[in-house]
Amino acid sequence: MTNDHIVRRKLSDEVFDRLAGMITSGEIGTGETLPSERVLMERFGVGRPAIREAMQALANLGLIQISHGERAKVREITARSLVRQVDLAAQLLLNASPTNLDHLKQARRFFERGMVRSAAEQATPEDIVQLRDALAAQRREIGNVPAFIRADMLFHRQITRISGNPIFEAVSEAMLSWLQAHRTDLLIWPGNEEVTLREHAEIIDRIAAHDAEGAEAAMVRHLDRSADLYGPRPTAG
Amino acid sequence: MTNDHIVRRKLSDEVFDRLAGMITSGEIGTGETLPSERVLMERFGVGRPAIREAMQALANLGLIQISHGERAKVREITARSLVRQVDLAAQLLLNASPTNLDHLKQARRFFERGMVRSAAEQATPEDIVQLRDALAAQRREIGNVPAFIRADMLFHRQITRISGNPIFEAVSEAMLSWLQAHRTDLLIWPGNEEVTLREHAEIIDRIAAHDAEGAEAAMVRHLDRSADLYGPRPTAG
DNA sequence: TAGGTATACTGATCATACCAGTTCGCGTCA
DNA sequence: TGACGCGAACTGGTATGATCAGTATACCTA
Repeated sequence: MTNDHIVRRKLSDEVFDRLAGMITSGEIGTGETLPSERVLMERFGVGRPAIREAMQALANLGLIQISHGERAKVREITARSLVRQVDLAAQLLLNASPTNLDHLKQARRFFERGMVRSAAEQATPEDIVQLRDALAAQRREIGNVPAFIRADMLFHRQITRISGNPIFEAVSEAMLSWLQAHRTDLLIWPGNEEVTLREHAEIIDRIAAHDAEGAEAAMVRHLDRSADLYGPRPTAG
Repeated sequence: MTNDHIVRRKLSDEVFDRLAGMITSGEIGTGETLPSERVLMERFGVGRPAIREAMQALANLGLIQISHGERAKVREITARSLVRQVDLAAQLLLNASPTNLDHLKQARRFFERGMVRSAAEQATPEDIVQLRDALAAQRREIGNVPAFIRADMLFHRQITRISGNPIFEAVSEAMLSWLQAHRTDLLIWPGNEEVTLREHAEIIDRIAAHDAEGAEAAMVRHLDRSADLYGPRPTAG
């Protein structure tokens, strides 16, 4: 039996902590550069592998950016960089089982329902203008399927933006990109663009009228329609 | 001007892809072991650093587990392992600015509101029994602050569990642990346990009655109370 | 002064050696 | 004969040094 509790920390973990501390404490601000690997190994009194492993880990977290030939730069952490960090693993998770995909679709429905309701409650006239602009931009992309889908995603993100919370924006963006990668929901064929645009327009109208219930209902109809096109899958909740 | 598009992929990235492919394709199933580093470097015709960097990255993603002396084991990807992956970065993000903390609190309110509404709509009698059990378990922990908080978190997670969606469970668990680390919301002092328990009880009653509106209102009151205790902070939405 | 090139710096990769855990079989002893 | 224990042969972890390959900069030239 191994001692699961007594984990011997690797050397690179210590280095990781020290570097992370230098960054989070502000000693090295956003955009500034870290010392070179060779300098760090001398300062910390460790070998180069320890430094490199720690810095790779920091790069994987999105805290720093490493480029060949340049010194590592400190990057800003945002909600978006957080979801980007998890992007690959999320794809793998979705590929692992179709059940996971169903769960994500359900999560998205949950998210969009609440989001549009919140938007209806607190949308300002400027928000409405932006939504209508996004809708018009999407209409201009009819015929260009990839651009139309991009505009579609932008519309939904615009709704989350009304909340003023970047976490919601990042979550919306991530969910949509994951679903898109699996060619499900949110997929638009030629011929269906008008339906999509009409539904979006109604959602905007409900938001503009501060009709939370109506906006939520319109959003649910919108999401269910695209889901139904892939066969009637009885989704819970 | 650097060519942002023409990024020269690192060798370890290629190795990473091949290893990730071996895992996701099922060639190496969950629980099985990867070949040793020395075997892999020979098979792929690369040096040990390339293998190590790739495997460290896989470990950071939570795809494999590396232990000194043993061969790397493939781990199952779950929604929970996904959030664990961003756990550290999330902490840093929250520490970076109090605004981020507000955003997270808002996200949690959003999440719990919708979740309890969904729970009220689809809760089965067994779900209600489990909720009441969780409440009783929490009552038994009065006097033991850490255990009481743990039980509190478990109660909220229990609500998400009704959805049957592991993503919701993982999100709930993550949000609560992040907020707890910042000693905000959800924090209970001695003397307030009874209030918390009473509010939880009412939430359960509303869920049992399939009263979505009432359950949501009760949950909002519950969350706002603990928030107010930290000073009246006008949160949007 | 503008341009380009040489040089010194950076990270990327490799080879090798050695340290430090884990596993497992072989030999010893009861 | 069986159980114990020790060690050999794995495993990953770390250090060192060399070399390759990008980048930035200072210097020199036109």
